[in-house]
Amino acid sequence: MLKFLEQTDGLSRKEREKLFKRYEILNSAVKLFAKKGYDGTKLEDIAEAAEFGKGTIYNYFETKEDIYLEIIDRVTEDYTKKLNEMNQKSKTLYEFVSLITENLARFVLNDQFEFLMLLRLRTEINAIEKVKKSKIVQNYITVARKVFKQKITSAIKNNEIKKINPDYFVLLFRNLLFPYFYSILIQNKNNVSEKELKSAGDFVLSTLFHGIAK
Amino acid sequence: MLKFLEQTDGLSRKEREKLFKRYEILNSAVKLFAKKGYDGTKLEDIAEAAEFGKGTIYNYFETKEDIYLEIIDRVTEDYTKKLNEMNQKSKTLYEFVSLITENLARFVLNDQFEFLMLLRLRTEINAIEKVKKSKIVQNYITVARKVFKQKITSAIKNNEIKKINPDYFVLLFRNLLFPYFYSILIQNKNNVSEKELKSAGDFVLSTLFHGIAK
Amino acid sequence: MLKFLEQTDGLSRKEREKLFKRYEILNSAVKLFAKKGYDGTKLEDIAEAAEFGKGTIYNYFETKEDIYLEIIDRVTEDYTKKLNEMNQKSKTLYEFVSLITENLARFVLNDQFEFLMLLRLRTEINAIEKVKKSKIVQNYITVARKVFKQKITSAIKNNEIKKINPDYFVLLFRNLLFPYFYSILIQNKNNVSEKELKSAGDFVLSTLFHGIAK
Amino acid sequence: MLKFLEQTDGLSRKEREKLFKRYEILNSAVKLFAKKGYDGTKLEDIAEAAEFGKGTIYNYFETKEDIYLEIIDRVTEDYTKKLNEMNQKSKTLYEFVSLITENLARFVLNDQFEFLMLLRLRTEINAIEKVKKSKIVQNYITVARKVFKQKITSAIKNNEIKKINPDYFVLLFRNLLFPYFYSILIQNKNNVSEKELKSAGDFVLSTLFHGIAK
DNA sequence: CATGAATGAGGTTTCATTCAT
DNA sequence: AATGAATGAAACCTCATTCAT
Repeated sequence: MLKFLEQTDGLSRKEREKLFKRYEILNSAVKLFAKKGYDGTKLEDIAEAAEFGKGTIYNYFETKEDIYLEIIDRVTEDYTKKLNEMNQKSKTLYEFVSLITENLARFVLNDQFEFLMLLRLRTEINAIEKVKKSKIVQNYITVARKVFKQKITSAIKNNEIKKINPDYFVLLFRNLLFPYFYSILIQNKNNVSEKELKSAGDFVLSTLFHGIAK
Repeated sequence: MLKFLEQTDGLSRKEREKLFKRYEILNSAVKLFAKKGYDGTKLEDIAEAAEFGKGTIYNYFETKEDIYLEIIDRVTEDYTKKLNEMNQKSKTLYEFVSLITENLARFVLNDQFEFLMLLRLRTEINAIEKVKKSKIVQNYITVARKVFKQKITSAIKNNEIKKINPDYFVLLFRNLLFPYFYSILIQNKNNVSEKELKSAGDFVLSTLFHGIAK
Repeated sequence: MLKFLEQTDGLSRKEREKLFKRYEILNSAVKLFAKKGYDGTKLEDIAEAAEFGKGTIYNYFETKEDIYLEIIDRVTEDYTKKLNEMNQKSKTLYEFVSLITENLARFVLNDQFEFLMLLRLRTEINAIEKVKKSKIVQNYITVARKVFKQKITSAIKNNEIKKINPDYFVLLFRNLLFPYFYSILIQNKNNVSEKELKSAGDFVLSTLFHGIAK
Repeated sequence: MLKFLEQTDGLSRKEREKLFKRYEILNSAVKLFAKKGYDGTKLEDIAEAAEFGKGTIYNYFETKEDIYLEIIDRVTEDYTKKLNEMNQKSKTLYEFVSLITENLARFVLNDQFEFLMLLRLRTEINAIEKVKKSKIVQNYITVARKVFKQKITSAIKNNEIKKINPDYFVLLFRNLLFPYFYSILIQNKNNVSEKELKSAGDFVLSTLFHGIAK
């Protein structure tokens, strides 16, 4: 489920109610967008899933595109925050990527649809104008790159890892973990066990640091 | 560009011309599909790109879906063939994945759009009925999995690599190389140098076999 | 006008309204189909005639073909019912065909377009797949044939008429009355008087039973 | 087959050839129009049936509508001529309608498609502008009415038949014979025997003059 | 605020007609 | 003269969005 980020203190009941319903709609929409993509999802489907009439949706969002945008924004904002936290919490690069891996595993278990949205981001970002221009999305990309670069640079300095091109590593890791977990999700027909994800995560980390060669 | 696979010996000039124009249309379409996806590409765009009228396209293909299908079929068929060849040519797992990496690099340089179609396959396969049912696509998936499993199993037996779960490795590699090269493509605004790709490929292979740890 | 056959008891206002509008559309459509045939009638014409937008029609019917089908179904179902009633009410063949003639005359006066649809049925039935397969249409054809055959057979037995081939008579009558009234309709530019139809009907019946010879 | 009416004396071989090919096209077209109607027949179908290319048809006719028009014109012109002949040859009304019946039977046997066109005339005449305006068609209608009226009027004078409204009789006969033979054609799947048609014709005539009452 | 009927722009597809070869 | 590839107007249908209730 999407996080209910809004500060609701000081709001009237009506206003809290309105926020709550927005949130209901977003959570119905994210499932459909994740499964069927932007074009494949009809506004009517979203309304039905949210148990509202078609017209009602327009009391909460101006366009279909805005719904999509808000989902992407929330997901990336959330993930940006997590990246920063994990950056703080970890000393070595290994600790850092371990945290990310664990976190992503939990993500897959609990927030499957948000996870899928992050994945889709890469292919659909160019199709939807407002998403491409979103400050939040752009910030996510910048932060992700920055944090990783930092961690890697210092890991090299500290002799934790070989001297590698930080940019290469960002790409490597970013493009590895997401699709990897996605495949696991698909292969298990959306029903992955925690244990399996743990094991998969360990494999990725082990390979990443020590390789597969004997 | 899509390969012009057809045997044209024994065909009349007219027939060769017809095949050639089909091929023109496919090559216009693949660029658009790769960039904008299936839904984002209008038939009129394809026609315009191919420098034909809208109606003319229907002299060569029955529906828009069929154009997409044929592209996917050609691309996967081509890649299936390559996978088999590389399987033959290589002894060790390392040789095998080296070949694949090299090949994919060449692919990115010369057949950018086919490469992108292969990437899209994973997300759009479920949206387009005929693609999902395509024998050629199904065969591609089967072969890819089989060939990899085989190579890994024997690499473990020959002490080339640690004892790892073959299924994990298939996922790892598959999800590593494609998105990795994709990111490089995007970051360089579709204008990658051969050298850069070579260097990126080496990094992936090196990491895969020996890890990044010092 | 098409009969408003639906039982509306127990329906909500909304539901009754929906049925009513379906019925409005059908009644606009039947006039156009009757005049211009299936292919000659554009969906936009139907919408305009019903004073709806193009898209609205699709809230009530799935395809243009379905509109046509429903009209044909209602018309034939209605006529099948009438045939059965008249069969019950009449003893002699003469009484039977009198009823039919009278009934058809009333039909021409009040339900001109339904009448025309019945006429068209014969030529357009093969052109429209769903019509050909309609259970209701098939039932109409079966019932019409059966009822007539029965009446004739017993009329022969009772010495009411000469010994004629029942099949011939069915054809004769069926193909006589409809086009005959149609011609009258056309000649009078859709504005026939009751008296004229009565007189025409009498002539047909008189000829049929007693011939024109002196 | 349509009659090859043209006077070809004094024409060059080229010109005769051109006429002959027009005629080939018309004969292919009439079969399709008769079976599938105007809208249901594609120009490409006509071309294929005539064993010409699509474009070639336009060397002989300006539009698809013109092909239809010419067929209707030839068929009605031919039938007008026959009506006049039979009018001449016959003395009594009975003789006249016997001739017509016989003639129509021969028509059904030999020129099935022309016969069907005459039938279609009634429903399609309003759909095709040029047909409605055709002098030849208008003449056919006028002549048919006139000849019948004449014959009936004198038959009444000569005490051959009861005193009936000539207009009614024209309708009666016209709408009797055509659809009747059509039904026979359909029921026998386009394969009627001469004997069967003779018998059907006798039945119609007998009914017309003496009725079915005992 | 909630609704879903109404709308029409925009997409795919068909087919009569044109035209270069 | 014969061809069929090319064309685009016009048809059907979908769906995001509006709006009266």
